[in-house]
Amino acid sequence: MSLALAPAADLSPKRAAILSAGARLFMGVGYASVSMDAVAREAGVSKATVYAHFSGKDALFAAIVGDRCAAIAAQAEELASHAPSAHGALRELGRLWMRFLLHPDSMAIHRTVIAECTRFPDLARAFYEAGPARGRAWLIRRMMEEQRQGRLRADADPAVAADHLLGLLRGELYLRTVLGGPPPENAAIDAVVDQAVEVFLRAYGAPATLSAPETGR
Amino acid sequence: MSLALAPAADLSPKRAAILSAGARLFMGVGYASVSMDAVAREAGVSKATVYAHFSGKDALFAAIVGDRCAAIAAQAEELASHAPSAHGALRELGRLWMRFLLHPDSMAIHRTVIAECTRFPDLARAFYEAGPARGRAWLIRRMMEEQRQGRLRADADPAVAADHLLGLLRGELYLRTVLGGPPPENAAIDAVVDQAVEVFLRAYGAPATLSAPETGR
DNA sequence: GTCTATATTGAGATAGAC
DNA sequence: GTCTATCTCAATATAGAC
Repeated sequence: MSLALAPAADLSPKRAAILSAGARLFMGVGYASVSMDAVAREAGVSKATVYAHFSGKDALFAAIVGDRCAAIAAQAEELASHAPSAHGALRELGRLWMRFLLHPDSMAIHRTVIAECTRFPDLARAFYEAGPARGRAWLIRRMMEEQRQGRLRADADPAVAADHLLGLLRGELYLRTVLGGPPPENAAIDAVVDQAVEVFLRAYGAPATLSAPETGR
Repeated sequence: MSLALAPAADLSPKRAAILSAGARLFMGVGYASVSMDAVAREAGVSKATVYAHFSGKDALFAAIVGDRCAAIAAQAEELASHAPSAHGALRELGRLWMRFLLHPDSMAIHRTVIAECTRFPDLARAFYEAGPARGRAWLIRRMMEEQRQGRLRADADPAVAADHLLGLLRGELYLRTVLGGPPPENAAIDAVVDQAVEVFLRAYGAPATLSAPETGR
């Protein structure tokens, strides 16, 4: 499996080529800077062919982002299925997630959606639902499971705990990267994840190996 | 004091008008969608006047973002000077910071810089230095101070602690907002901040009221 | 569906008078 | 410095042949 977001290769090959070329260009330099000429050239087809498949630039962009959202959703599922169930393996999960999030492909679509979210609000919502919201929902279920097994404080709101874990994971690294910083090395990611998980467990781990929750206050 | 980022009103009034109009437009609909015609119209001057003050669209954009960065830096200083020194008032600090971060004006420049960070990498760096990096540096100093006073775990890296507090504060609310979600109500911000600070203190607060740090492990 | 060639609009930038 | 009027070029989108 590759972390790269593979576009759907079905349907007409020309259509797929257009989608793929458009994705490369849009994610690379943004929506407005890409001309339909460039898309056609990059896809190796004529401009008229592009317009035969997509009614205009907007529609092409929407189709591309939709395509990427589907790919992201698939990735999220895959990531979830790989997640180990052992408690200490929260680190493993965090590493997978952060590698995925900080991958240049993810960052590119992330930036593009943010850039166009005022002009294409529906797209931004679709992206949020397909990506972050899905991962978050999965993590919340996971937190509830951890709680049932007594490995997580019983008095914690699972949704809040999930948000906090994600916030700790993202931290400064995410902000620097989304603002155009260099793609972080895996080692840097791992270090950040380790610190984040350690702190998360300090705050959210069950107070003792016994399952009795803290009653003090 | 207003949370809005006021542009510099000095120098020639026309220049100020151009900067102000450009800021409104660029932050509103993005860099590429704004024409120099529109800037001139919005500013109430002729296009030639715009070109008399700025060598081109790029230079105008850079000047505007630079202006906003200065305003943000000033805001950061102001925010720091208002920060209470008492320990329990971390919440107050978090609220101020999050209100500032999630303010539509901040969000607008945030999105614009992210959108253009591949085309204007220097601008993105300047923004990061003027905004997030400055706040982060201030918070790190603050963490060291807290440590010296025994209110923060002695074994914590102040920089990591600062990043974690910021990550907890941003959480899901920031992500949703930067992706075009509705500007959060103050009450929602406050609730998120309270939870974040509570968790931060659970993980980073000194283990006891005594100043003796944990020696275990 | 696909191509070549073209229509049409609107962008950034400038010349020259005041 | 400021304006009006204009130049130039590239972009989106389409017409019509195959």
